[in-house]
Amino acid sequence: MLTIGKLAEAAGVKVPTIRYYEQIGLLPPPERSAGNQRLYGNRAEERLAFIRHARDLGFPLEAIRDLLSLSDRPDQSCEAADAIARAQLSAVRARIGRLRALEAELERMIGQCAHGTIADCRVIEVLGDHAHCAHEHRKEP
Amino acid sequence: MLTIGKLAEAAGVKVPTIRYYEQIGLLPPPERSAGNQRLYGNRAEERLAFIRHARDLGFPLEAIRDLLSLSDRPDQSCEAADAIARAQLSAVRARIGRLRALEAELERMIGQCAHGTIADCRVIEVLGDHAHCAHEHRKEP
DNA sequence: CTAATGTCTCTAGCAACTATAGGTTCAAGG
DNA sequence: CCTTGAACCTATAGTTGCTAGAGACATTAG
Repeated sequence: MLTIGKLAEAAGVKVPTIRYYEQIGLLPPPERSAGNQRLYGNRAEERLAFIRHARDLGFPLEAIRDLLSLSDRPDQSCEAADAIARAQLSAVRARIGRLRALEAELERMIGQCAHGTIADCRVIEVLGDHAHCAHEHRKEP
Repeated sequence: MLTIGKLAEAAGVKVPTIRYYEQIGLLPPPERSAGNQRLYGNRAEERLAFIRHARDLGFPLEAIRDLLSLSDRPDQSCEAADAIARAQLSAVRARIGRLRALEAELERMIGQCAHGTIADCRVIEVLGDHAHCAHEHRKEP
């Protein structure tokens, strides 16, 4: 049985994160010691590793919640899990696309700067007027 | 003179966003009508367009605050503005790099899925054990 | 046995807004 | 002139995914 600190260390997350996951129902309430401290077994350790890894891959907690409940029913089709992963992949690709547009615009802006005064600074000027931009670019949502 | 709604429409932001920018000091408190409603002139419109555009390019509000105060002193060197833009560019590039690692891992995971049951789903399995991964990948900070 | 460390709960804070509630003002139609 | 509906006002709370702090109790090493 692991205390919360050992579990946090083992999984590579911070202690309050574990309590937070419990609070939002991603981790079940664990046993407690005589002095009311949380004690975790292997199941919790695996579950937390799963969450951590999915977070590292950028899955939002809501998606992870769904993936976890899927992994609790091993004999069902994995189509739903697939769909979640594909949604995440396309979200990642969309963000890459937007960021590459930003990258291009920033490069252009910086490249045009003649390093003079603010009055003729391209950076400031381009920011002030979107018409100076080569491409459309929209904020990351 | 524009009401807040017209200004929001002109700049492509939501009304509460303008009030929020005023609250955090990015926009100066505007004039008010006899009935206490905000009235904006051209200066505010330009300033808001600047903010909006910089946000679209991913600059955090803190950086925008600095850029705005730079643009208020036109005869200074634009080196500081340049530095902010370059910092933003490298932040964008770093995020692209991390996202591409995620993309690769997600592709691999999804590609290996045989579309059977959860019990032998690669998606679930890979998420459960980072050792299945080809590359390091770390969460977006 | 004591001191240090770990853990408990609870609350507040971060970015950058967005949404809601309950009330006031404005512009247009009858 | 009056009414109606949209737009405005303030203030507060919610979003996501945690992180940090306060003040009190538990455990463990020496």
